Amino acid sequence: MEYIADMDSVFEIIAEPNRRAILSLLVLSKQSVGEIERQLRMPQPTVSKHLRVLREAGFVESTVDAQRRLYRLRPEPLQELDAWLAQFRRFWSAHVDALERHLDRLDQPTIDHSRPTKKTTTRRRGPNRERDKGEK
Amino acid sequence: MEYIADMDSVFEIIAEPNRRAILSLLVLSKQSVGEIERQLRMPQPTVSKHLRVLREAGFVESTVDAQRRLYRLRPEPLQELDAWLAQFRRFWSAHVDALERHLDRLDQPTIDHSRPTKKTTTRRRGPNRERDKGEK
DNA sequence: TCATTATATGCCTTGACACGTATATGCTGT
DNA sequence: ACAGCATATACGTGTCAAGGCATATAATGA
Repeated sequence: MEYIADMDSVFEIIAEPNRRAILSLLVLSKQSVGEIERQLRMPQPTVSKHLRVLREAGFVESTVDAQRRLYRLRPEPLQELDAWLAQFRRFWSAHVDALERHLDRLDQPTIDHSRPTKKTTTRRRGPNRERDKGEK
Repeated sequence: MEYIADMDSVFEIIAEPNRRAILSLLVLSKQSVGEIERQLRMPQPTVSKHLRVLREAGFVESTVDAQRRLYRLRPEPLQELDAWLAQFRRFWSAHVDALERHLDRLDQPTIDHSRPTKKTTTRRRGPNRERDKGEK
């Protein structure tokens, strides 16, 4: 019966590293499935499945070239992502300004959030916060 | 022992709709957990958990205000996303140019990819491809 | 027609994550 | 010290997507 995947939002699509790799490859030029397979060193079914997801989400389209299918990028979904990102651009330019204006006026120190239980304090992912107010 | 989540890439973080909602809220101004909880109408543990993920990924930071924690946005991870997106901007401006130049010269028709099995041709997700070469 | 190449799909397993509910921890004012 | 509020964490559960492997389908050339 073949399952219907969810996978709507642009964001979920690009959450997958292999798919991002495919997109980054296709931005250079059209590629056939086999070419993608070889360049990214992933099994062919994996490539095909990801391409299907990308196609159904509008990220790519394909044309037939003899027995192969050539996949090419389509701009719309990425532009959509860009549009979402736009709301933050104002913010981070403002942020840079603020930094420049009063460079060392720290509003409040950043806090360690982990609640010390009896057990070891949970810490993950490498150097945490060590650059937090690192300026000055 | 408390599990260590993966959740590295910026992309996986923003794949979650509630997290995107939180980010979009925080871009306006700092908010406490309770304020987020009320505005987004999600249970408090949910908010706290997402905030933790966002914090550990560097999207937000928090400061203490009496018993509450005020969360504020941090620009870096979103800038990272923006940087990734940059590689495609060249592409889609080029694409727009091409469209403008020969607007109705369709290079190749877009193909239907589903392989007709005995079973019904697989079609998913609503209006498929109906806008594929929709221009002109 | 047949072998070969190219691509798509099916099935199964595994793991990750989001959520609900309950509870722990911590700060504040009395 | 205690009650109450604010936030964080633990645990159990269901869902869903990604990958491996096998196989189906299609086009090509001999």
